[in-house]
Amino acid sequence: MEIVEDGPFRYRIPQHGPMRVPGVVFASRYVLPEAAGDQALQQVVNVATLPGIVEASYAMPDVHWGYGFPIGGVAATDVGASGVISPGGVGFDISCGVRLLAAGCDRQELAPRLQALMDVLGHRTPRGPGRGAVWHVGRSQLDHILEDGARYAVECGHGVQRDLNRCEDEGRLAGALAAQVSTRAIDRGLCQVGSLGSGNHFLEVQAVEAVYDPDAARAMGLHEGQVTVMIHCGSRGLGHQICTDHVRTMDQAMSRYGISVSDRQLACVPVESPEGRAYLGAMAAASNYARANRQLLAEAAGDAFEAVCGCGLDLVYDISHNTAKTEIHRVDGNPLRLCVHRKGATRALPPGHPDLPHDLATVGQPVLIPGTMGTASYVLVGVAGGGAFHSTCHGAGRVRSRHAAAREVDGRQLRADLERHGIAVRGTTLRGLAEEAPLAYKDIDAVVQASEGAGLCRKVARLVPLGVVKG
DNA sequence: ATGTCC
Repeated sequence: MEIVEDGPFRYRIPQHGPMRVPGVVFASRYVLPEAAGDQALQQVVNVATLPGIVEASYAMPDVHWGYGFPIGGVAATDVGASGVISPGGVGFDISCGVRLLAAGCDRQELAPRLQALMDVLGHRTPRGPGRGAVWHVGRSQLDHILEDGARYAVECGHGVQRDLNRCEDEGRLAGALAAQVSTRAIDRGLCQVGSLGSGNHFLEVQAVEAVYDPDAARAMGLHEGQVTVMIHCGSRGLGHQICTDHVRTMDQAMSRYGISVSDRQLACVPVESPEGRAYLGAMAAASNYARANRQLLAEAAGDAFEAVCGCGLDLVYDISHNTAKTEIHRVDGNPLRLCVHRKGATRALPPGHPDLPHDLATVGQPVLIPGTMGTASYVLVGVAGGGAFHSTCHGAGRVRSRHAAAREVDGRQLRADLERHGIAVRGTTLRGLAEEAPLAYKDIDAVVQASEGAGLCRKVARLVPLGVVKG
C-alpha cells in the first residue's frame, strides 16, 4: 500500500480503486509502523469506499485493528447525499468514554490514606464481566435512563446540576428511541447500571504530575499535585447487544439500497432510511445508558472520598470516544450536514464553539486520554483549525492481542511491579491484569505528541496513577 | 468491548 508523508505527523494513502476519498493517517514515524503492522491501514482504505464519505478516511495516532472500521478512525458521510451510518464505525461499546473528577486534596494529603481509599473504592465499584451494579433499576426507570442519560440520574438525586454542565451534551444525547432497543438488550442492561465492565475499563486514582497550560488547567479545576479520579467505561452488555442487533439488520437491508461493501463488518445503510434512523435512535439510547453509568460510578467514588478523605470530587468533564453524531461542517467551503463516526476517537471542540460549557468557552473542550495501566494519562484541549472534523486520539492503542499479552506477561509479576512503583492495585483476575500490560499498548506519550504535532489538540496536563481498580 | 457462540 502506498503511503505518502504529507507533512509533519501527517501521512496520506492516495485514492485508488473503489476509494471515494484518500486516507489520512495522523502519526509520527515512531507510531506509524505500529499502526501499519496489522490490518488497521487496510481498514482505513476500506472505510474510504463507503457511500457518501467526504474529505478523507481519517486515522488518529492510536489507530489499530477493529471490527470493520479501525479503532482510532474518523469518517464523516454527507447525510444529504445518501451518506451512510455504520455500527462498525461506532464500535460495540457504544459511547464508551472517560470521566475525570478533581479531588479536594493533594497527593501528599492522600498518601497516608491511599490504601484505605483503594479498599473502599475496590469494594464499592462493581466490575468484571456479567452482573453487579451500583443502581438497581426496573424497566420503567431504565426507559428514563435510555431517554435522559445522566440527566435522569441527577434528577433522581445521583449528582448535582453542575455535573451536567460538565458533560458532553449535558449528559443527555437527544433522539433516543427506546422502542429500537431489543428486549434482550434491555434485559442485559437492567442489572449493570453503575458498573465498570472488564477489558481496558478501569477506575484510577491519579495525581496531576505536570501542567502544560496553566490557564486551561485552572479553568478545568486542575493544579499540580492534585488528586484526580479517572473512570473509563461504556454501555456494557446493552450497547453490545444493540450493535449486534443492528449490524444484523443492516447486513440484510444493505442490498435494497444498492450498497455492497468489501467487508461484511462494514454493514451500513443511508442515515436517512428506516434502518438508519432505528440504529441512531438505539445508539442514542445506549449513549445515554453509558453516561448514566459513569454518573453513578462517579457518585460512588465521591462517597468513598468523603468517607475516607473528608473531601469530595468535582467533575472536570465527561466525554465519549465511540459515537456517531450529526454535525455541520464546511466541506470545500460549503456547510454540510454530516454523520461523523468517531470510533476510538475523541471530539475536540475549539475555543468559542457554541456547544462548550460557558466557563470553558474561551478554553476549548477538555479531551480525556486514558493511558495504559501503570503509565500516564493526559488532559488535552481542542484547538482552532483542528482537523478530522475536530477529532483527536482516545488512548494509547493496542499493539498486541489479549492472547499474546497474556502469553508474554505474568500477571502476578505485573501486579508486584505496579505495587513496587507505589501503585495500589484492586484488580480482577491475574489474566485480566496481564492482558492490559503496558507492552500490549503504544507509548501514550508518543501518541499524544503526535496528536498535538498534527494540530489536532494541545496538552493541558499529565496525570500519573496512584491506584487502579481494574475492570 | 462482550453472559469472549444462539
